[in-house]
Amino acid sequence: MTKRERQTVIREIIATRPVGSQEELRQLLAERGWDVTQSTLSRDMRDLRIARIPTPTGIRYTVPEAASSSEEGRATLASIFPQLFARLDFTGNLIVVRTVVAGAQPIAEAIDNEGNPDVLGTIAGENTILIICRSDSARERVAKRLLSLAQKG
Amino acid sequence: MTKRERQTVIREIIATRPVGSQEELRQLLAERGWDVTQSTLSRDMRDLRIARIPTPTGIRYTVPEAASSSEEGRATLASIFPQLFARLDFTGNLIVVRTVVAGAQPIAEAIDNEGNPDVLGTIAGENTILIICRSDSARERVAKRLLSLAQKG
DNA sequence: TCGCCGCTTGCTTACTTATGCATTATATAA
DNA sequence: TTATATAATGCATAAGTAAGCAAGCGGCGA
Repeated sequence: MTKRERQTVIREIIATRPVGSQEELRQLLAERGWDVTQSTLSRDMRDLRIARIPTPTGIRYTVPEAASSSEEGRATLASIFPQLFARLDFTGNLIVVRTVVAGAQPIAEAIDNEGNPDVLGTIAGENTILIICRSDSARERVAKRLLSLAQKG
Repeated sequence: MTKRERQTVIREIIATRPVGSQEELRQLLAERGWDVTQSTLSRDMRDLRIARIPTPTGIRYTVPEAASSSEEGRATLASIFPQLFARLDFTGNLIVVRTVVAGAQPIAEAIDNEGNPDVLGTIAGENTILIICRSDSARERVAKRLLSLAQKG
């Protein structure tokens, strides 16, 4: 139950569904077992640079699209993964990574660029990446590494 | 001195320099001859979809890049699937759904939004969706459901 | 073990933004 | 012009967010 884990969950929630206030977010977190106050969420959202956008139909929050907008050349996986990552799951030799909106392409590209022999290839959609690994054990190594990277944001 | 002109000025100011609050913006406008209240600015910023981003060094506003991403409300899977579905096939824990042209993205998004634990994730192309399921039996359930939905059109 | 330090959090309150309602300006039609 | 409708705005206040402060916690060296 660390701060970092909580912030990852926050990013995922906000990337996934409309949230209209920090109080609403607080309740969504509470449903998942995270019990914190609005104060803490205010600070989390500052840390995550989560934008608050007013629209005709109400307030919306959004996770920053690409942390990459300011960088030139290739981003390393380590540098962008924590910012764009939402969650991860796997089955057999496949890993499915969920990312924030528009986050799949850059992450997939960064993974490809690593040339990791455990990874046969990646397929990226809008906010989902399928990683095909060489074997189940390869998948285990890759997933472990990604999860640890995710925590370093 | 129309509302539209004022909003244009607001966009320019915010694009040009850091503004930390609507009150600060009000003063900047006043210097240029626009005398309005914070209420009006709140409404202007809603109209312009100006985002408020908290950072470690204070609040900042930013104007939306391209005002393209304005999707309101989301379609349920049941409501759109019958219209967009073409055919379906599967192997192991994977499902491949073929859709009408441009139908893949919205369906994939609707599937994602359901949060079905049987579904690890989806990857959508132009008219094809790959659905990665948690297991073969999960795949069975998901495919059956989709096929039944398809019949209801 | 004790005391210090840094990090995180809740409490409380200051600050900021959004909005219901009433009023005023602007447009439209006869 | 006058009547009528629509949009824009201000006022007052509700709703929402941020921040100072102190308490709680864990690590670390004396």
